[in-house]
Amino acid sequence: MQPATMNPRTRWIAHLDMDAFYASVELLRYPELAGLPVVIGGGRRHQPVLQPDGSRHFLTLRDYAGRGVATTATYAARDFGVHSGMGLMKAALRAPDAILLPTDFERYRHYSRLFKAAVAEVAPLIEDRGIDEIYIDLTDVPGAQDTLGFDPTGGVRALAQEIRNNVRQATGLSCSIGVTPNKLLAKIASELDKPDGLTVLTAAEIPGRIWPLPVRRINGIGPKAGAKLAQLGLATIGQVAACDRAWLVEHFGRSYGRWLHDAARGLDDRPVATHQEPVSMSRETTFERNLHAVRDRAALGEIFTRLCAQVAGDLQRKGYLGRTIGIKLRYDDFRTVTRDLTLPQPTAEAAAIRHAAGLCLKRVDLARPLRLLGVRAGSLARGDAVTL
DNA sequence: TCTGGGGTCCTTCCGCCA
DNA sequence: TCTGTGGCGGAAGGACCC
Repeated sequence: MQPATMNPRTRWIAHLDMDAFYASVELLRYPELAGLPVVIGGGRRHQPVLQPDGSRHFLTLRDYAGRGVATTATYAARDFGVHSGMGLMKAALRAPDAILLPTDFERYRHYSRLFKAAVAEVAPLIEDRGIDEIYIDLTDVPGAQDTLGFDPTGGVRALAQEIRNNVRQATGLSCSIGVTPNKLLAKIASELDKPDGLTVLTAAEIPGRIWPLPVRRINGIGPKAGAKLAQLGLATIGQVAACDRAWLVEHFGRSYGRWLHDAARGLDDRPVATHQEPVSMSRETTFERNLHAVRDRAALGEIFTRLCAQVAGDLQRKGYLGRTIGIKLRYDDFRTVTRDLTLPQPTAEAAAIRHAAGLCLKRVDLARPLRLLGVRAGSLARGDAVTL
């Protein structure tokens, strides 16, 4: 605790989001595609083909047939209405001439490590939020609380700018950063000036900058909650903030209602978590064509065994044992069902996982055609912490 | 021509047990 | 012994996120 005479320090949390990350990494490798509509996604086929004259031939969305979705699109492709998550066949209707590149996660993970290391040189308190974004606690980084001229946020702004410079120097890539008193606001702020932007927001600026935004900008309000809020006549974050807490609880339940009320008013005290233990590990695959349990028994059996082996491999590589083994399947009508089973002893053995998953499989309807099969291990424990 | 893959967290229901 | 209550683990599904 600080003496009462000292100014309490302001909590400064940054959210850093790499701009169109996968697409930007691909542009580093294929600079001739700069400015063009490019979509990343689909399987491992559609690799660029090196021509006899040394140039590369890229496939376009027009050439694609399959069940893949767009993982990322360049800003030029987004102008055609192509978004991540969109089916590639649908994307092809909107932008048939857009270049299609396969995903290369090895490469993205490499650049992910590079940018995170570059950030850590300036500020070590980092929370991983996946391959292309992080939260950073800047509160106690030297300089963060400094006033520059008449700007009380000048110090933290300079720090964020230094982080951006470091990231660009280390990777050649741009990012967008939001700096605010908490994670919830930082996440919203990082999108306010994207791409290649920096936004610093104080609590006093919430009504002016946050409240006019649509409710869906809040991380945690998805399609369902957004539609329900719209139905109740609530379109902006400010309108939710003005709602009676009890009324929100009435409509959304105790937990979510309270969270909505706090979130809309910009309240969030979650810490920046520098380490998180995994809860589950899973592998799943969507088949190129629907498979039938009887007609395609052999093919399904092979895929099933492979998924179990992959989960076992993941567990072993990362040093975990799973006690709850589960399966997931998706029918041709996109209905998804799961079954799981908790074992007396945790395991990372492919055969044990395969056996337990097989028992789960016996408990589902296998009459309908299947489009997806998955295997999961949950209730994880560290392998070295468990006596075998 | 529908809609990937890898996750987390929450809710609900159920059986078991104190 | 009967009934209620509450905690807890397990199971299933759903919302949401990157």
